[in-house]
Amino acid sequence: MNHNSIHWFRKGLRLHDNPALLAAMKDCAELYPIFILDPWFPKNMQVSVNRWRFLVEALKDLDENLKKINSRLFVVRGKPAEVFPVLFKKWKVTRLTFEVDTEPYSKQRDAEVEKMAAEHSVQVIQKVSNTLYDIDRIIAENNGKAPLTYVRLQTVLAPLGSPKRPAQAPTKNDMKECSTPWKSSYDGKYSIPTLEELGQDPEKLGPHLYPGGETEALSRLEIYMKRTRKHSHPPVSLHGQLLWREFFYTAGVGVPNFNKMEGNPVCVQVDWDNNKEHLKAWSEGRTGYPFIDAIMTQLRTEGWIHHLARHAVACFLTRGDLWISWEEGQKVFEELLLDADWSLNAGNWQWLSASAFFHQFFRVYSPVAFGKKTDKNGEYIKKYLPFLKKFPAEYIYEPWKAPRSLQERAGCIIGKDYPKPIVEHEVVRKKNIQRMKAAYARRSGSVDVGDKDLEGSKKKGVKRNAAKEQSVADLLKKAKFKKD
DNA sequence: ACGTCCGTTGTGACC
DNA sequence: CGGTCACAACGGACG
Repeated sequence: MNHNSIHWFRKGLRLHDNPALLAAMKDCAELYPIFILDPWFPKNMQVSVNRWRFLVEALKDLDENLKKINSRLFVVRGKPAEVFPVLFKKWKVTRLTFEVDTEPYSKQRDAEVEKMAAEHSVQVIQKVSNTLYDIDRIIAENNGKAPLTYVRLQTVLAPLGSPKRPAQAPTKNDMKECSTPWKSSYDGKYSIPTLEELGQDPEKLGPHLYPGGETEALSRLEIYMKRTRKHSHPPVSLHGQLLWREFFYTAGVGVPNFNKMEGNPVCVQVDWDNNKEHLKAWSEGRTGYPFIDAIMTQLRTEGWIHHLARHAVACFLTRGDLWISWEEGQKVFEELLLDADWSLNAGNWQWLSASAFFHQFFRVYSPVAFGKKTDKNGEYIKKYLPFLKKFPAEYIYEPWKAPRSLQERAGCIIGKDYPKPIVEHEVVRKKNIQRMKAAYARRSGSVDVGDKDLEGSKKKGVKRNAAKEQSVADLLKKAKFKKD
């Protein structure tokens, strides 16, 4: 029984730990590894040129690794629903394999393709490899709901045991009975795209610090594992980080409207402001707070920032200072982060804005004090905002406090060469805590704690009334049954 | 029902 | 400098 198989690469752009690829190669006469440039993505989100480069590099690496085992990658242009019927016929396909993808658009897309495959008598094999566990299984084990705390997730995972070990990468030997036919006419049609073809301007690229692709990723992992002598424990260890990833993936599947505030049953409904100037200043690194602006500059130019730096700017945009919706921050991160991920982005923005999972909204990151803890002299700020490099440590986090004569000597006048703070942190922080308190009170069903009640009413309202409990549970259940 | 404990990483004063 | 505590007080899990 010899199959003509398409393996459809989407997220897992790799040969190792790819059970769906191995399934495609079993009893296979012709193997067609494809990646689809789906116009849905650039139509529905901003994607920076740095991110495009990262993808193109990953595709190149994938193609090279496939060539080493006598295969190669076909990059197909078009909508999946339109390209598959053509490919099924053209290549006489009998089997289609791909990795399970749990994002809302992906699920809808894959369901459509699966139906189409059935119409063409093409067998479909899906394998879990983007997450450690089968996300639907985790939800089932937790009575149909996504665990809402990390401890709860650990409890649910305990009886499931360790995740499956990663599958070995296929070798030339696995391709012995199998070929990947390539015609000269395919050269332009299915080749790796250039940035120009993708409508991107290579002039706008940042420094090349994080090459994309499986080869680079594995070598970085190896270096990391060698370097790390002392291993910490979850939740802060690497292992813990993978469980957090699993946590947010589970929430992304189990919580309806997970990337939005409205219609999202775990998200506190907050009366965020709509201040376009402030949003723009934040996203372009012009808030007047050097620590925040340095982070946003690194993000925009290099495409990666430290986990805690993400915390600092996320808190600043939302509940800490600017009182702008986390959905706006989510869009900016989606555009700029090389490691942007739908579930993690939505989950962490809700966390940092104290909209879900994390609720101690009175703990606010200071745009001045937080960075100082680990970088007293502001070396990080000086690297990304070099025009501030002549400010002494005393003023580097708060340059507007420096005497005029010092600003002149440093060659940077605050308010002219670099902005004054767009908000006064100590003032807005207090006001925002009260606004959060009011938002939480409204959620708990209190009737008369409104925006104007910013003095901190002692009234607790009707705590966690039955109506609210019902509606959350109902929404979560509905999400579950819709699938069945 | 209700109380209690805990929660990946806050800040600033104080000793 | 490092540890401790008040600040003001949240939701989720569990007994």
